[in-house]
Amino acid sequence: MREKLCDYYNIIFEKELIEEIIKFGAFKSLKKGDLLIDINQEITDIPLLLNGAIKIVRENAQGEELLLYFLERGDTCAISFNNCIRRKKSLVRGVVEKDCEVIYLPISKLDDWLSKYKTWREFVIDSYNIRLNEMIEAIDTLAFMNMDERLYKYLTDKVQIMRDTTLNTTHFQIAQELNTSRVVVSRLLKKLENQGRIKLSRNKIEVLDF
DNA sequence: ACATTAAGTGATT
DNA sequence: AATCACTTAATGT
Repeated sequence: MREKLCDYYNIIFEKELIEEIIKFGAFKSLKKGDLLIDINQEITDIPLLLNGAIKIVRENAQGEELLLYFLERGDTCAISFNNCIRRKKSLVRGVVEKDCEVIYLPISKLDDWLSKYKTWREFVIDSYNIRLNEMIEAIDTLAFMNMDERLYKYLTDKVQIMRDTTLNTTHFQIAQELNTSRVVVSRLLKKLENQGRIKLSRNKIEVLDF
């Protein structure tokens, strides 16, 4: 656990804080598809992401989804941070997109550390800022981009997150995350394939141009 | 061989 | 860009 934590966080956290995280944190491995947090669920823990990726999704009354953004190493959900301390319910759903290793931090410590460690304070503030920027980007995408642009952005973003140019997913799943219909996704993907930017097969999309 | 699920497509709104 | 209705293709049993 120490190695995995230091692998990335030793450059941003002071030594004493690292020690506390190791002492009070609970290490856990998560598999693709695991549900971290659901909408309206009370947030009980804050996971610190060591690797892998988590997708954050919003849902409407009909149960239709919309992908907001991904969390990666070095991220923690800043939204959940406040909710956690104030005992509020989650506004979003978090699902493991790529197998993860995380350290769960106890709520009681989060508060202590704020006053105790400068690096923790900075980390939390930065996290808020990063989340805000991601939200703005999500809004921009939604408001200013056409479906074909959104789809292409989705594909390239996912390639980045997965660190793999071959995506194992169905047109239907993509449609759900973009909150559109499968038929539309299939058509636009076909168009991208004809442009030579991707290659399609069943349950698989190869992104050639990214 | 058959059923099930994924993907492709024309026509219409 | 969404929806309908239908076809074709891939895959599991």
